Amino acid sequence: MGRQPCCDKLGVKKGPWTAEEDKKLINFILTNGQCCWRAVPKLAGLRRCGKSCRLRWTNYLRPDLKRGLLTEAEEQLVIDLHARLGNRWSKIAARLPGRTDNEIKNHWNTHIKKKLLKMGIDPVTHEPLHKETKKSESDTADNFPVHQQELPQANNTEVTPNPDENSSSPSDHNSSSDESNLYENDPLISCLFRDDDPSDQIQVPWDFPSENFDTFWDENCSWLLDCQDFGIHDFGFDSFNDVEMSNLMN
DNA sequence: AATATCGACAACCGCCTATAT
DNA sequence: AATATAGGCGGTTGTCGATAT
Repeated sequence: MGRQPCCDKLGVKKGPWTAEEDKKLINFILTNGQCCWRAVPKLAGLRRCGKSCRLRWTNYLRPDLKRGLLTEAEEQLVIDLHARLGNRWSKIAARLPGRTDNEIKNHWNTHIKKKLLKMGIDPVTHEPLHKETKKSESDTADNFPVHQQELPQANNTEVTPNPDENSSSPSDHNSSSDESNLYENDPLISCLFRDDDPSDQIQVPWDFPSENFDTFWDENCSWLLDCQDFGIHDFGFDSFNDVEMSNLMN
């Protein structure tokens, strides 16, 4: 049984989103909330795949997104987490509020990788490059990075890490069942695998003026239609969190 | 000025798991 | 239990602006 396409490919628009499409998507989600992405394009009047809508929203339009380059601190955290988790960008992103997995993945591939190479560090293993040849001979057990080897107990105990654990292969990203055990002694990692997703604690009020959206848009964001490819922060939504939004809603 | 190349990042694709029927 | 579907993930590709030739 082959998996069916997520949407009818015919007549589905691809490529960069226009400001007009963004507006439609924002308007729809503010009015109806996030549910059933498959139905979103039709209901929102978009000739897009539901998946594409979800991606656009989560990676670009969500009001809690930060924009701009990662800070030094964020970058260091990404490096540290990558050393422990491999290419599990969603897990990494979960620890960086306002950042998306896609953004971090891109930043890794375009900036951090090069930075590490320049510093003589292998971006995959996080080992010094000159040790690589020697290491590759003896390194059967899974390319565990130096960070993990240095971790107390959790990763050096009898608990043999799953070889896939750090393989950054596509198949590993859902192998979470034993992860909490594996890392239970590492506070940083263990919290990543808690059931209570930390991002839940960062509840961003999605309090947009759903009822008066058109007015709101016209007054605040209509200039956007002259532009393209700006995030919602560029739209001026930043200020519409707590206080201002509750005022607008009341 | 025109063209080629490169870098950054937005978007897509295909696979996976979870869930509903 | 089998099948269908939605949503999520990571890898890859496409697009576009900047820079070099």
